[in-house]
Parts: sequence; structure tokens; C-alpha cells
Amino acid sequence: MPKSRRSVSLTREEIVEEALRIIRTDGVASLTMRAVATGLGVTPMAAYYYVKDKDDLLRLVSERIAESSGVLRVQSGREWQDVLKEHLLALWENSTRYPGLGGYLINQRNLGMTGERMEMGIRFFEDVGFPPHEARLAWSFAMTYIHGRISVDAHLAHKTDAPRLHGLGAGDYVRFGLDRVAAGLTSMLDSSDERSAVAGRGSRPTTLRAVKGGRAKRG
Amino acid sequence: MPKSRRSVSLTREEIVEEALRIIRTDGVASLTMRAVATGLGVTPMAAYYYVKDKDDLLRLVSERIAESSGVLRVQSGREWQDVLKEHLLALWENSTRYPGLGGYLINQRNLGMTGERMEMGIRFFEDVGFPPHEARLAWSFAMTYIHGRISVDAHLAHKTDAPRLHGLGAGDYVRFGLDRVAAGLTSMLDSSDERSAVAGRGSRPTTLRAVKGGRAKRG
DNA sequence: ACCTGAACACCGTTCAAGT
DNA sequence: ACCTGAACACCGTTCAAGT
Repeated sequence: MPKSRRSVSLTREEIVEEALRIIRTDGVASLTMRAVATGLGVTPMAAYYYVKDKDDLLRLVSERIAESSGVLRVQSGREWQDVLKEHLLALWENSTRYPGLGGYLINQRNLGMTGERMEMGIRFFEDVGFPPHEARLAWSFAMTYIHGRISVDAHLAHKTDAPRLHGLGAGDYVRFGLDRVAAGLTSMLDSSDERSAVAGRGSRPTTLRAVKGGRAKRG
Repeated sequence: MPKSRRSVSLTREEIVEEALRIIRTDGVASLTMRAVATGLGVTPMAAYYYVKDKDDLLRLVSERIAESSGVLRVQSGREWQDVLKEHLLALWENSTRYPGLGGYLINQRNLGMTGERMEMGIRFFEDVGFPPHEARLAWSFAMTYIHGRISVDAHLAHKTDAPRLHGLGAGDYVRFGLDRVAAGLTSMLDSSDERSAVAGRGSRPTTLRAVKGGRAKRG
């Protein structure tokens, strides 16, 4: 139902909130500029004063969700694998509450997050022992997986919970995947195996596959 | 340019071909029922005699691309990890030739493949030693990753090749990821018999969370 | 059986105009 | 500065009708 006539100015914040509400309730397919306007009690073009276009609105929505999932940062006293899994799981939980959004997120450059958040994520992997290029690849790997999972689960999450095909629910799939992601990355640091091995945390010069141009910028 | 007046009947095959051509050339956003009709020299509604709706057409398109990537099957004399990586890479290469399709594929149930192909994939993992439930999880994990990668690369592939951010190209990301996927899955099979317990190599055993109801149906 | 033609109910977005 | 109102150029899809 449209709200009654507004007495105060619209805000960008308000528009983003309304967009989030619509997606949460009816899915991303129901997010139209006209629906946002109706929900806020204004005419279709009113929101255009605050956002450039629909893509801009979705970008703001994406960043909002990323923000609500905290940041990826090393924590003393905890294994980095656990910190990573917890963070990715939080992102998955927050994102899957917005049916269909995953399919949009994954098409965005930087997966709908700010460059700043991205750099923090890469930093995380550098801090746990990955050389700069590998840290970038590792971050991308982890993010690609979880966004893939979010997209796959995007429309399942819409339905009444627990589809449980073959006795397995969405939570089982994502937790299994996160364990594999962590294991796959850990095996790179285990200084032993693998052909293109990356030497681990115990110093040791790393022989990298010829990747040029990257510069490590560390605080 | 619209073809001149048709003298023979339309076919479903022809419609799918035209859809593929449009996506390859102009991206999935340019795929409209009207564009397909124009390309085939018919009126907008003609295709509806052969496909139910746009979603149905996209499903056919998706299956077509999956088919062109071969099937996942164990090969004697080759490591299963290599077979897996090769198959996923083929899927990635075929899919990224269709700009924007990834974002659609990943939203489809079964990721745009037939149930038959899915069962074959799960069988692959059973054949290399995963118990039924884990085989399903493993297949889903691998497919989720590669479709995530396809989606992320979907719009990059549109541009003239090799964006090479920070000295890394799309090929580097996907190959790195596939190595991690294989390593993550391999670590489950190490130090365990192919019968029961699936233990992670590092510290904690991956406790099989109460998953019930799965039945192994093997030919 | 196969396709056309006209229409409907939507979209995102432009533009000029109002206050 | 902030928003309205009308319009434009699209969509997917329906329906009845033609051959």
C-alpha cells in the first residue's frame, strides 16, 4: 500500500531501505523503480533525483548488504580458516535473505562491494602468508565460490525453508563448500605438495609462476 | 538484418541457434523474443509456437552449451583431478563466449543442465571414492565454483580479450580456482578409505552432519 | 499446423514544467 | 532544490484471427 502524502524530503537512505524491503519480501524481480516510488508515496521519477538509475540503486543495495556482513580481518587466537569461513557464511546468510539478488551481485564488477572492502580482503590473505598475487587469486577464489553459492541458493531461499533434496539442505552445501575452499587454500601454504607450490609462513622465498607487474603495497 | 521472407517452416533448433547467435554477438541482455523473431524473419509471436516462453528458450540455450562441453566421466590412465579440471575448464570456455549468460545460468535450478547430466556428474565423484552424499556435495561444490567464475567473467569476456588487472587475466583466475577446487576435494579422500569416514587432512575431521534419507542408487 | 496482427500490461528513462 | 506529469521506446505475452 502506498504511504500517505509525504511531508518531508526523500533521502537516498530511505530509497535504499525501500529497495531492500521490496527484495526481501518479493524478490529482486519485483524491484522496479516504480515499485520503490509507490512504496515511498511519490511519483515514479522522484527517486531519480537521488540515484542515477536502477543499476546505481542496486549497487547501493549490494554495498549495504556487504557492509552488514562485517569485514575480513585476521583475529589473534583464531585460525584464519575459521575466520574466513565465518565471514563468508555471514555474507551468505545476509545475502540469501534477498531472493534473487545473488544473480545480480555476481554480475557486478567487484561483486557488488567497494574497492576498499576488496583490498581489505586481499590484505587478509597476505597477512596469513600468501604472496601478493596469490592473495589476490585466493580472495577472488573464495568470493567467487560464496557468490556462486548465494546465486544458486537465491531462489531456494525464497521458499519456505529447507528444501532438503536428498536429505541435504542449503546449509549443508554451503558449509561443505566452505570447508573445501579453506582446505584447498590451506594446501597451498603447506610447504610440501603441489607443483606450483607457494612457500608458506616460514619465510622462504616463493617461486611464483611468471606473473609480472604486481606490487605489494603493505602498511 | 532481418532475413528475407521464409519459405519453409521454423524449427525449434533454428530458434535456439538464433538465440545463441544473438547472445554471442550482443550479450544476453540483447536477447529478446522480438530480436529472435526479427533475426529469423518472422513476427514476434511466431517462436511461441515452438517454445513456451523466454525462460524455456533460455533453458534450451543453456542445455545446448552444457552439451557442447562433453560429459564428466572417469578416464582410465588419468588422474580424476585432471579430468575434472579439464571438464570444468571446457564449460567455462564455452560459457564465457556468451556474454552475460552466466548470471542467468547460475539462477537456474540444476545450473541449466539436465537431470541426467547432473546424475552423471555425481556418479563421477562416487566412482573416484566419494560416498553418495559427499559425491553430491562435491559435484555441487565444483559446479557452483565454475558457474560463479563464469558469471564473474561473463561481462569481461565481452570486451577485447585479456583485461589483465594487476597482471592477472581471466585464465589465471579460473585455473587457480580449479586447482584449489581439486585440492580441496582431494584432501577429503586422503587418509581415508573410500568406504566410510571422510577426514580433512588438517586437524578436524569433517564430521558428517546428520544427513539422512540419501540412498545410493548405483547401476 | 503454423503464423500474423493487434492489443495489453508492464518496464526504465527523457524531458519540460511546476513549486 | 525537489518533485510531478506526460510521454517515449521498449519489453513479454494474450488473444483472436488468418491460411
